[in-house]
Amino acid sequence: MKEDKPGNNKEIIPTKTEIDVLQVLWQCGPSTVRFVHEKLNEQKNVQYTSTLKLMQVMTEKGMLERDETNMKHIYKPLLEEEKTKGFMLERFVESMYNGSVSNMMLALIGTDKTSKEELEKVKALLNKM
Amino acid sequence: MKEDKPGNNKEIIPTKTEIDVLQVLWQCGPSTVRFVHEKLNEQKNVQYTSTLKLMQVMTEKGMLERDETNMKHIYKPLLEEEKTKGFMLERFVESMYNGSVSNMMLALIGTDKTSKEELEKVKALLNKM
DNA sequence: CCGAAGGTACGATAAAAAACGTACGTTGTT
DNA sequence: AACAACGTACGTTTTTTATCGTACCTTCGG
Repeated sequence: MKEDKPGNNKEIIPTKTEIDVLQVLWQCGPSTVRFVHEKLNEQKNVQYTSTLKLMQVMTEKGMLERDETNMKHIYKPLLEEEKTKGFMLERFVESMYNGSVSNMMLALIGTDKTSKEELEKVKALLNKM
Repeated sequence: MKEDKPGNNKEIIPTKTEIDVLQVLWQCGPSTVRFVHEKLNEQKNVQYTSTLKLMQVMTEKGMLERDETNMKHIYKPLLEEEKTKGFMLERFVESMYNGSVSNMMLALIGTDKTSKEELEKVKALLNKM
């Protein structure tokens, strides 16, 4: 039987808080629970053990892997950032905008939450394709 | 004290399945459970009573309102499509792309899941602003 | 050596989400 | 009248998520 290979993220759908953890690991590289926890607590406010447990569960789920050689375990993501985000995005567009990226953009343009600068950037991106 | 006014969707965050229900109602207008259920079952596969219960709970949460004058209750969404989707999108971009729409577009361009046509459409949209 | 600081393990809990089954009411057709 | 088809009510169960608290190691300064 096949083992789960790293990056072989078949149907793993991270929850909101799991994404938050992954974001830290993707951005900062393999880290300790303490580190991730402090990063997260810049925004929210939870106990250390909550973050610890969360990351342990994520490890069980195969989202993370940990190096236990030292006392301070080092966690690293097994899910690839690109793939995972791409997958989540796809799901999101599918569920919310009937799978149409242009529909989504339309919504984005309609709302005043999106800055002109951002839209300009996107335009520039697209024009140089 | 103030009542919840329709469209006053302060902090209501629909779950995935709830969004699915809302989509049907937004697209097809006020409907019966039966109708929504059948629409949904084109994709997934759940019992009628599950859909019923889901919609009843959504009603309790204030997402839906129902007209009980007839035996076949008619449900209609209390959340506005634009607002709700805008809100969800914002959250998504925030959590996944650090709040940057252009970052998201970059991802969208990178993946081959997005068709050329779609990207062209978006480009067109942006150029005529 | 001792205690404090800082780690991990893990059971527990609470709340939310997802999905049913059973009971029972209504209606239209024989 | 009776039955089938179709509806709703609602308690219940199963999973997942989200959070903790407590117990128990490890390391280092004094």
